[in-house]
Amino acid sequence: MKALQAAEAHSAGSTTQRIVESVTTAIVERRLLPGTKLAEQQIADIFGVSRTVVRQALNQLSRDRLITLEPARGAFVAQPSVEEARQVFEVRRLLEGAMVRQLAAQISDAQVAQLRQHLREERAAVSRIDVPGRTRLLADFHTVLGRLLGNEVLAELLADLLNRSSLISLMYQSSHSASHSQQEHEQIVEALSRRDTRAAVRLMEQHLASVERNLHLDPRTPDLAAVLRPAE
Amino acid sequence: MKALQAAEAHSAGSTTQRIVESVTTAIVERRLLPGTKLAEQQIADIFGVSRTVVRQALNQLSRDRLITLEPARGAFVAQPSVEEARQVFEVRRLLEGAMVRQLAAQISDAQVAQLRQHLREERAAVSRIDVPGRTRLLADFHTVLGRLLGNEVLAELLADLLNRSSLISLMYQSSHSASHSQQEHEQIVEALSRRDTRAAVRLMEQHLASVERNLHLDPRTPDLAAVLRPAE
DNA sequence: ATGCCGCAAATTGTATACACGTGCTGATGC
DNA sequence: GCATCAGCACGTGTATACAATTTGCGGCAT
Repeated sequence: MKALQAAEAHSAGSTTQRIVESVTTAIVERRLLPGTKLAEQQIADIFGVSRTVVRQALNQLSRDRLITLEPARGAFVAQPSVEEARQVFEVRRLLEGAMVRQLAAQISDAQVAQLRQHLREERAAVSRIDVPGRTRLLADFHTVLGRLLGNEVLAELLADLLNRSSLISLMYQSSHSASHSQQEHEQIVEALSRRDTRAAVRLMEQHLASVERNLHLDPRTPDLAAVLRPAE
Repeated sequence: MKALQAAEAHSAGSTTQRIVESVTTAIVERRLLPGTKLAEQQIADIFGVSRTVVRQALNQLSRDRLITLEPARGAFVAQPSVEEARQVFEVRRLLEGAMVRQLAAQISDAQVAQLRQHLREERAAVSRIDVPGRTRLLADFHTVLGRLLGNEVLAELLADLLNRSSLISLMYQSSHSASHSQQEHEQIVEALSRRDTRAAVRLMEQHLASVERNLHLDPRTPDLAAVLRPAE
């Protein structure tokens, strides 16, 4: 046991945290699909720990809304409802809109350069059709914006929302092209570099609205009540 | 949704959740001071459960930033740093500013009436010098605003920030008079009732800035308070 | 007398054992 | 043949037992 921990000592966090991160990335990278059952003993065996530790990790993931815990039934990769998806994107529009508004007023040239560097990486990933890489980079763009305000509380909040957004995007298979998103990122940075607050905020809100609009949020899973109508 | 209801029904009735709520209210009501150690066995005895359940509750509270878990040392009521306090208030300005901006554009007369009803309760609590009641109502004002957008994701996020703000307020003893806060609430609702977006946003941002400014965030205490743990 | 080392008590971290609830399966009856 | 219900297997929920770490106290040496 101790030897195993020592062997993986390069990872700074506790075992619990490692499990949380493993499951999180597995969900975001679509290796765990919504609805998949996460049996405690199974995960415990994989990581060579007891269920105690796994349960701690599952509780955290449940708090992050990446999984749902059904009493006496187990943990399942979350299946965010259409309503929840809309709400997450609404919060993102509010928060990231405000972020960009604040940022436009105080961004430094060095920070603009940092954003442009990120855009270069995005373009590279898009052009060489590196799907997992471009997905990550397109999400990281928003993370980078959050970090520019130097506000750790904000950054963590945003990270949670982005994780949930990833799950939503893969559940409601986005038809949004990566290059379109990438171009919108370019425009946002362009507006920021001009310190054009109005344009930056408008572009960010349009960008998020565009991402949401291209999800298939409409009627695929109709209301349960509609299905159970007394037509039997 | 079925899963959501099941999860909430479970958590609502579970002992774990009761412990979380008990500790949360105890902290917010200043019966547990920052730095106080929360021994697992002690809490377990009080609630008549095993440490297993208590640990789950403590983990959740840690995620809410109301307590900090020090490895192999235990759980302590959090002592948010000055930096964290500033960041929490900055996020609140961003989020609640955006909230009010959105709200001004879509608020209904019925919702305005609902806010005015809340203001009446605030005034009543202030006038009869009901300290715990007015504290709760002044915080609830922000909760009510969050709920008006009908966005559960937003409401939960905001609730977390408000809990953290409560802890911050009692740690950096606010000199802000309740009646002043209450009057600012009146002005915000007034602007909302006129659908005056500009004014509403400006007033909310000023209100939060005013609350923060009246905390004792500037000078000495942060390190000193951390070193001189009161209750030990 | 003082400072350092080491041991012991207490508390946390983890594993295991047991209790409870759920869902499946197979047998039984209509 | 199909529906129903009892029993069973599996997995979760909780408690308890054990290991590891911290901390304070006391003895010992300087």
